[in-house]
Amino acid sequence: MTGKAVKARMVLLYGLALGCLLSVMAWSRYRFMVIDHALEAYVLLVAVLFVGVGIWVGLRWSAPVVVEKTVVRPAPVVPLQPAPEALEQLGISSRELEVLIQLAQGYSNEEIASHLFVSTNTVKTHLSNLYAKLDVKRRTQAVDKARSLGLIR
Amino acid sequence: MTGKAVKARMVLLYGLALGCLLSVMAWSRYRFMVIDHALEAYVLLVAVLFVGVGIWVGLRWSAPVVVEKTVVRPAPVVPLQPAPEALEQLGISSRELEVLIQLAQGYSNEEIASHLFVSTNTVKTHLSNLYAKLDVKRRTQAVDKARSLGLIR
DNA sequence: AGCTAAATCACCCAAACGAATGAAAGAAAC
DNA sequence: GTTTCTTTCATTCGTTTGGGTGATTTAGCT
Repeated sequence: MTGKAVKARMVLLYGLALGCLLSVMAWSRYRFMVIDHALEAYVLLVAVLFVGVGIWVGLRWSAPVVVEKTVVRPAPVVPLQPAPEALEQLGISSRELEVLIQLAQGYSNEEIASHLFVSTNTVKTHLSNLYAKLDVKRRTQAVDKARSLGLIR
Repeated sequence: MTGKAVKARMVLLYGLALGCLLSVMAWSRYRFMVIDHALEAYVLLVAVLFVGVGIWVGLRWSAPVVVEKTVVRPAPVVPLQPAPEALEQLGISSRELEVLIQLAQGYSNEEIASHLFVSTNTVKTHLSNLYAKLDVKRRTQAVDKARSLGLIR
């Protein structure tokens, strides 16, 4: 890590220096290139525009991920209690819901198993089915999605 | 402490990016302007590059949350309220809160790491500290507790 | 100038978790 | 009475997570 950190900083400093250098070069070039202003301005405009596009894309791409897709967002603005057993029509069984509730409370598979008097294998099976029905891959995702769907809490 | 360190590195990274960018621009200017005006290609190149820069910037600025003073925009699309800074007197740092928020959205350590531009090791460290401060053992527990404490959402 | 806290990253190891199967018994549906 | 669904459990295998420990850097405080 020692060498690595140093190397990383060297690279960054080099990048900065290079940036400054090239800036100066680019600037000084203007002294000789009087004609190219149109091109420069054009490129600048495009650059600025696409920075905007990039930022937009970046923002869009970073945060959400959660509630879209199959789902449904019953109440767009006012989140009453729009998600009762109606939304269980994802085909979630009662037993699966029990597991889901325990899940949301932060219990481990083993704890859930003992609470429901089954084996951990069974819990894992229920969870797998739940993940498929909720279209998620991890327990934390499942909790988040179930909550946003109003399945729990 | 948070913002400064991050900001300093941001400057360096920006320097690097700028250096690369200007290099490519200079290089492309050479080829296209000497040979012939392949203006479209040039503009396309610039556009693509700046989209990349924009995405990078967008990603970078979508994450940061500052807790010490006032809160600053945790998530652009899905607004989780960083909430009662009063309860931050569990000693939860701003960076830890960022991780916590990502956690609650069901992201894996690796995803969180990439969103916050750190290594998974760092994420794990933050999580460990978080668990200790929240007095929990698992991520699902952490989410549940943080929610009940009003730290998130 | 020294101290402290925050943030970063690394390495190791063990436990928990998840995917992909297969299987079996009982209830409900047809 | 065969089909379908639910619930149950198992095994294997690979991935993820978490604990423990230590290190470095930077910023802020005294």
